[in-house]
Amino acid sequence: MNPLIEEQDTADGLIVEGERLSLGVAARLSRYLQVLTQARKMGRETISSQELSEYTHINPTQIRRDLSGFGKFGKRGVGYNVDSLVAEVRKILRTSGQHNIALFGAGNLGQAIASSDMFADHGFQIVAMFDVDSGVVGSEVGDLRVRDFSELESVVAEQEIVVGVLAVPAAAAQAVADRLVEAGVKIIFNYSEQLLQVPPEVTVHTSSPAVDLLYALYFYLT
Amino acid sequence: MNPLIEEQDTADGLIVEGERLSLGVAARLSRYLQVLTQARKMGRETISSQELSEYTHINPTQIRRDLSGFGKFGKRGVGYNVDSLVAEVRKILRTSGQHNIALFGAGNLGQAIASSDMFADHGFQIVAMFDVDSGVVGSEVGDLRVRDFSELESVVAEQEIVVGVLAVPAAAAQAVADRLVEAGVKIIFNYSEQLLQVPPEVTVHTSSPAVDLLYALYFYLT
DNA sequence: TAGATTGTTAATCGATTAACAATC
DNA sequence: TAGATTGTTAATCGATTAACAATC
Repeated sequence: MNPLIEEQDTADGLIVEGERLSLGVAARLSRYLQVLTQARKMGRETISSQELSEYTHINPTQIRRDLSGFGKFGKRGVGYNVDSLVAEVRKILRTSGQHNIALFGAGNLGQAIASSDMFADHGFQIVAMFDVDSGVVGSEVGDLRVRDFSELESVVAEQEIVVGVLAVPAAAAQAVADRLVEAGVKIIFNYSEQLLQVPPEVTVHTSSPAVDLLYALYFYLT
Repeated sequence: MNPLIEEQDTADGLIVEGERLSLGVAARLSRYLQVLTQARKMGRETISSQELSEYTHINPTQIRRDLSGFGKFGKRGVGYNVDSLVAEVRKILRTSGQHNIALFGAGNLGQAIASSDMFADHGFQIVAMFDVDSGVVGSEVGDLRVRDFSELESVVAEQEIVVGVLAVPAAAAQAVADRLVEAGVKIIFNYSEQLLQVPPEVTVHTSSPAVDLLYALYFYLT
């Protein structure tokens, strides 16, 4: 059985459309995409599994294995074509399309996120930005006008928001999350330290740079 | 053999001081610590493996397994004492001490990082902040005076900086990384999208929120 | 051709899970 | 006591790695 998918595969070893990737494979493919996207920006035409390994800290054999489960994307002696591999991995992850996200909090962090290419590079468009501070509501951050929280429900519905990004103080995060859940948003990206309570059908991802640092430090100290 | 460590264990199943944790265990322990730290802030006295699982998305059996490899920290029918578990996990990760970090870039992102408790909560103290913009150098952000890049080498040496955090534009990131490497810093935390080239003894962690989002979206779409 | 790198196998190791006795 | 939750076992599954033929 092909270990890359949860159910069966075809006789020739390629993945059937419609099968779900395992958690590990989806996570790794996402990381390959991050490096590939940036490599493309830098004008790279090909990249080897060895180079992908250096940037992702994932074993090069596993990278080749992950990719070869979906087709023969590489060229022996050369590596993988960056452009076509980006397209292939996006196809596998089904994230070729555009998805709209709403950003909460127009402070330093919110402004930093709004002005970054980070999300846009991966097909996520920030289409609305919110704040509670009446001194900030109405002002412009990049191309976006800062909206009042009262517009949350209508914007989520009209713009088909699939992800809410929280760049608000910890004390405000749960209240925003509650309203997002109520409005039907299923993915919340939490930049605050607050532990969020949400129903089981909603996914919360809490950003934790200090945790990553702890982990790096452990291997530095030992 | 105890699977939590790379070499041997004692006859009673407890981990020998001096053994190195496997990558997976160290990563998971770091995540428990994130949740525990925040739970403590919220005044929680105990927490169950079930609750830790909800916040970390790690299976509760595995959490109990990870912890029980180092001692019997829990109380049956009750859960784990938050305070003492924080202390135990920190001891295991050997990150009980304080570590000094330097922050590069005093823009929106740099200011957001400088004013966050995120690093301080885990024993990382931001002791210096740098920028190239002469209009910003000399100004105060929180308790920190923004320094000129020319002070980099002397500050790293005098303050015993172990981690450099890059909140600079992608175009400037490699140059800062080069100087940090030259100055002897072994851990670089990269908030830019730039793929950094460093010698093998230096660890780069690139923050990738959009990648995490891709991953969450995949499971939402399928 | 010579060098490099993929695609793939086979073996091992660690992660995951269900289940449940122990016990608070 | 009754309910809850840990600590632990045993079985399975997926990840990891080395090695190397295929081939660009």
